[in-house]
Amino acid sequence: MGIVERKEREKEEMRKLILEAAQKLFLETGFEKVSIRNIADAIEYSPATIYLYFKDKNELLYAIHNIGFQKMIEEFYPALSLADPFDRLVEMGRRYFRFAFENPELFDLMFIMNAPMDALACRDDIWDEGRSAFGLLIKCVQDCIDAGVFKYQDAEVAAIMIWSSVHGYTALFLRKRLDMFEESRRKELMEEAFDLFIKTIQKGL
Amino acid sequence: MGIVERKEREKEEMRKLILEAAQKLFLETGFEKVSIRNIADAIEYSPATIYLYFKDKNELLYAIHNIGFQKMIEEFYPALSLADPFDRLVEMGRRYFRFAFENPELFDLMFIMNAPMDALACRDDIWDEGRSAFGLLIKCVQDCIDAGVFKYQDAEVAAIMIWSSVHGYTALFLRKRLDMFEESRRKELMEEAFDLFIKTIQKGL
DNA sequence: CTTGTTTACTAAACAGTGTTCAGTACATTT
DNA sequence: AAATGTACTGAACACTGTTTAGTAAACAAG
Repeated sequence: MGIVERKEREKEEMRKLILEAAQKLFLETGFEKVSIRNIADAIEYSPATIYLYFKDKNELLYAIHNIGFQKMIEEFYPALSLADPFDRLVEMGRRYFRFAFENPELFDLMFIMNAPMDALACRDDIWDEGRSAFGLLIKCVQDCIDAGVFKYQDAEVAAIMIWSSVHGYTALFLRKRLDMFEESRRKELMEEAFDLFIKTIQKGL
Repeated sequence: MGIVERKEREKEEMRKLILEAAQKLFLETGFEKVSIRNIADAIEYSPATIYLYFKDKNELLYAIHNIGFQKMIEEFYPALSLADPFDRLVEMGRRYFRFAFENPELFDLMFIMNAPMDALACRDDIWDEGRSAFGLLIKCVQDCIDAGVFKYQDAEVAAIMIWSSVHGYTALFLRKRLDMFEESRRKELMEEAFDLFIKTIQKGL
């Protein structure tokens, strides 16, 4: 029965075709400005076809959000091989930053936009991608605790605190709430604030 | 010439009428789901009329964003009268939180959504509301430095760090990125993480 | 009081959006 | 060769933000 296998393969390829066209359009034009019709035009199919492969636009965005997590975790890996656990943590923070600046649209989808979470909610599923990425952070924080870098013992709570902080800079920056500082000083200021955070948790956590 | 004055008064009242109807609809239905036509219906005018008082939807959202800042700064004031500067800082953080939880749609508009910043950008204006709210925080941090609570001397950088952190929790929570924790533990976990942050900067900053 | 002008407003249209569904043409099975 | 199943689409539905031409009332000047 090679025929059903071929069909499944074709179906998978079509999903990929849609996803790649969508991703390309989204990343170069921004998520808000790309419509289902644009994507359909790009792959030379009718808009209705897309709905044979994705329940709605949120599902499509959720699928791209997943690609984003794959990419982010890939970029985290080199950091995880550093010897010192605290260096590891700092490098993860820097990479979170860098990922956001280099892939602002993807980051937005992964951590700011409502759409992908709405897709999750209406299937009442769990956010596995977020969980596994957060898992990397927790492990790293636990290593810091075990190595005696941090006195505080609850790795999960500490991880939330660290994530929130790093995410805060990023979200404020991407959503233009730091534009009240002159453009020249902006990045420098963020660097300084991040360094300050690092030094503060090194001393105080 | 009382006639032009009356006309100006009427114009101002119409703006208010639109703004209040819009605000009411937005806060009870969410910003994404309210259209210009909905607002027009609510005040029993044609949609086109709204465009005589606001350039576009972004300007309308920006105006409501301003109301939000008035409200937030009002809620900050009691915190500013606390005697101890560090208590002041902590209380401001708690009130930032509380404001976000009690007015999620307003908070979204003020610190997460793109629309109001787009309105600002296309008039190339400065985000005065943000600046003045941030000013309160800087002053508070400066007081902590002067009182010897913090060793670190740059109030602006420290303020950015603190804002980012508090904002991080809030943004992740509001955009449902903390839903991977069980609902029962969620708020408790956030409280703990915030307390940890407070203790950490108290020791390490 | 009658002009002319300004103002406030709206109906209707434009160009777009996400989404659904009946219908078609082709592939596969019987 | 006929019947079934699948992949796809044209066209529509009910919206969206926004613009424009036109109307009716308010006002100012003669």
